Amino acid sequence: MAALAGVSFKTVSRVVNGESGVSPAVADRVREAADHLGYRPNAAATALRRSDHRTATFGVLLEDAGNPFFAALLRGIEEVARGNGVAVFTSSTDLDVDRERDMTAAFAARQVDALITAPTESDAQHLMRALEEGSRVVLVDRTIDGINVPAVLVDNQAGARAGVEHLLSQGHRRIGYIGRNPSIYTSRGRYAGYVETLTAAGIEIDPALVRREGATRSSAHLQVEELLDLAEPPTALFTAQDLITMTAVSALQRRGLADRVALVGFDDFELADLLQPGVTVIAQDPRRMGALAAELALDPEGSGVHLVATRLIARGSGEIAGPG
Amino acid sequence: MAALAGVSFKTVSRVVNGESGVSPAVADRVREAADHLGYRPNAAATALRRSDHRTATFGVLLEDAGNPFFAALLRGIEEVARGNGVAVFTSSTDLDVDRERDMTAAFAARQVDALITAPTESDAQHLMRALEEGSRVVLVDRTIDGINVPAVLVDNQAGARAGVEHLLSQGHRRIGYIGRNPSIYTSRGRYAGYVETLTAAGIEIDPALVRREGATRSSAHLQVEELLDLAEPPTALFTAQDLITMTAVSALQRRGLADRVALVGFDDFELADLLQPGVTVIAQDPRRMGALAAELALDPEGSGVHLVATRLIARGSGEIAGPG
DNA sequence: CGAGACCTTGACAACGTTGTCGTGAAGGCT
DNA sequence: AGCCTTCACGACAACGTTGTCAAGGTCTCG
Repeated sequence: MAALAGVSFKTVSRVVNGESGVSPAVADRVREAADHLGYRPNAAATALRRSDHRTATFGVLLEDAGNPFFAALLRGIEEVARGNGVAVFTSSTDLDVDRERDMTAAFAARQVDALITAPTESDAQHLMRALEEGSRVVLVDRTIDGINVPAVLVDNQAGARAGVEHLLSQGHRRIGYIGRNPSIYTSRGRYAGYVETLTAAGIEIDPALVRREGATRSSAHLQVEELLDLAEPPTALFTAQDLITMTAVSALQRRGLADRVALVGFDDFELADLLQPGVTVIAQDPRRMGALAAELALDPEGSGVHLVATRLIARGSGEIAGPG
Repeated sequence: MAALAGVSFKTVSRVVNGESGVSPAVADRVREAADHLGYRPNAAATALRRSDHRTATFGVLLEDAGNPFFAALLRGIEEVARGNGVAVFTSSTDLDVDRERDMTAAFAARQVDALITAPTESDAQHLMRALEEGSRVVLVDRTIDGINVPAVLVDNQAGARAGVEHLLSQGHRRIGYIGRNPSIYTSRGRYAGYVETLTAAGIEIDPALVRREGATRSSAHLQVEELLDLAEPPTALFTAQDLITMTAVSALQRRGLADRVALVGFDDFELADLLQPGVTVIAQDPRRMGALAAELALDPEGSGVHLVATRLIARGSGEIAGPG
């Protein structure tokens, strides 16, 4: 390569990196030779040698790239990354803390410039390690106490409040809650919104109407059934995540109750408008969240907690009137 | 690190890589020191130096990580990769050939061991380059003529045949086809299955019933509307991709025709069973396809075209009787 | 007990690039 | 003309590992 252009490989390096101090004539000759041979600098060597240790690589660690929410989030990250010449490592954790640690380590060993993650638990140990090793860390969707890194979050409590208030305004008093395990950050905020709203309306929380272990689809299904089987079943449901909402729709339909029991779900999802009735949701904007997270990852000055707004989309299921 | 254990860094390398020729006592001391310091070998240095040039990294280039089909495919790849200590780069092409070339180049520069891709077009130039530079290449979902690499495909023609035959058996003769651009590999096979089946049944292809440019959602919507607006509209639709199927459901519902016009779609999708009527589909198994592709990528001997079976899932929309 | 084989360990080069410094040529100033 | 500055470029070290080889120690066996 250097030989073809008749220059030293250092000069090639200068041209490729757009450094000054190369005469235009030589630069052209180098570029021509590079095109001719299809020369591309070896990323490993570059990463090893550069004093800033930049690899133009991000690691993205989400719960499940198959879930539409995280898939959209990933696309948002991808887009910004690509626009800045950054390649993106991805992995799904499925809420498995060991896997999360392993992949954080795997990404850190590959010297990612930034790790963008929706952490499973409140254990920040492995993230601290990544920070120490020189990666930036950006949290998305979930945060952790006691770690000072930029984060892109949603006001889960406000979102849930809007959803539950919507149900209250339709005359519902017995509103069931089905959410995921409180160990999940978003889960806590959403439940807090539910509690806050009912309490403010003077309604006591009925523990029989609350299910907070809907981690898997089958268990969520079971929990919806349990609520519907109560002697005094809820007249409305608030479901705290997309998959749970879908499961609830399925259970309600199977019982022929889809038109009778109101439903508001956190997270928008494909086809929510085509179901009968359409499903009223608290929509997030995961793509934007991802893009924002990537921008924070790119910017060495990036910091602070960035909140992305939620939006209630009424489609029918949430507008089923209550007994009141 | 080496100093702490009181050995040379070469011995550390030996222990970390599990090479023989280290006394157990020394190995223990090294491991202890490594644990203590949280030592992790620098991936860039390793990649640079190793004679086999392995980086334990794959590049995955799909059309759209946000589409449930590709999202599931990616998860299948991720899973196998993680099980083998391989990290995965991802990027979506959105059918943009330039972007595909750029990302192929970006992955190749990072010395990925394998590139797993659903190629946009029949141009194999950039893949040949990747091969020359020592990456394995595995095609998934789509293939390209004149390039001898392992591939994981579906028999699109057979799948479409099964779908159209299903509609024929319900008494339909005027079956509309809405698919994507013929430049897409899967699109060609599916259309061929449609043509083959109708021809075999002695039905002439009516060009008015065929739409093959449903690339975006809005254009797909328009095309469904056009078909329904015909003087002699089809009594059944065969839609050749998940997003098109969803769009068709939407259009049919809006016209109140969901119970009157039969529908079979290629690709299964979430909630297909909860729509009214449930949507009959030709289901693929994208997760398995991804896993298989990753295994082929891992195995230096891996080769050949691997077909993954499709399966017709009857849910109602495909069982609406025709006029016959 | 000595020779040879084997085992453990370290010294050193090399991977392909970037950072630092030196060198020679060209240009500017007095 | 002589000196100083600036510019274009190359030589060389260095990044953190792995591969090769050599050195020294221990063991085996006649």
